Amino acid sequence: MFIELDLQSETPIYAQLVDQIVEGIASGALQPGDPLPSVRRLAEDLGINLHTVNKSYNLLKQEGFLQVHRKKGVIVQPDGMPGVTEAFEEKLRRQLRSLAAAAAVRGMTEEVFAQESRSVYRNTITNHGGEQH
Amino acid sequence: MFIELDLQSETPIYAQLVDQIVEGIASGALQPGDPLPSVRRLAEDLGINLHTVNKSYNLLKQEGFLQVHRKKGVIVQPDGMPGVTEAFEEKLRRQLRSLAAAAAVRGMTEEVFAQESRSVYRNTITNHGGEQH
DNA sequence: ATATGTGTTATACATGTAATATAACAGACA
DNA sequence: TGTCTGTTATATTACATGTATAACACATAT
Repeated sequence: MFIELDLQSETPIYAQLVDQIVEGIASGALQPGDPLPSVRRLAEDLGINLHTVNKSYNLLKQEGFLQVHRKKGVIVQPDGMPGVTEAFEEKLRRQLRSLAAAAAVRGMTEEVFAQESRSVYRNTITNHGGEQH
Repeated sequence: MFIELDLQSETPIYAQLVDQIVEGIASGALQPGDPLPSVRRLAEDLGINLHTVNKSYNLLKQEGFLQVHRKKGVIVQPDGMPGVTEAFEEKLRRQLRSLAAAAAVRGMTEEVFAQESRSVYRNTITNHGGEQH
């Protein structure tokens, strides 16, 4: 599994899990329809509790990134990912505003900030070695 | 005062305060050397507790955005803001990665994401009406 | 000197979140 | 019949958040 947790981090475990699964989908390491480990399996692999994994899966299900099949278990959304909703736009802008302000105060120019965003996006999409076809 | 808090928000009050003060500096509404209200005064104005304001001030002081003078009280850093440190770069990239991945999964292109970042930066810098010289 | 206003520190309390630990349930399946 | 699935319930521990009082040291103005 490509998931690595930092138990010392200030960001909650369940949030790290959510982030890394989304990044896995974005990078292509996780394809639509791909199965995910069961909550018990993944919890044991990562050395964390069943409920922590379940919380992450539920958040991703609620966002429309995952589906829960009684047969197939938990799989990556096969029927098309949710689009850029108004709610997402607002959340995106709110978080970007906080980052942009801190960057601007520290003297980072608009060009550098925009380029940094573009660069991070590209690195996220780019396969980070480890997916198999 | 230009600060507006959302007590229903999931983001802590002290974090909202930190964000809005940084945005105030970025926009120019708060200039280097400008005084900030005392912890007791601002707390009363906002209808929150003294310690919540103090926590925000301390975080900003620790980052180098504010100074505490025994005479002048709390003022906006007059001796040059901290630059783009390695620690800030890491934090910036880590947060951008999370946003970029979610945006990519939802179908937002690299161009749109970069443009969105640029746009938000510009709006942050632009004076939002309300500062006085 | 006295009173007032600074930031700062200490203590305590209430509330909510995060994470863990067991346990049980209903549905699918071999 | 077991076994594995997601799901739910309950309890506990630890920590973060926010509030409430109180006090301290320092500066300033009356």
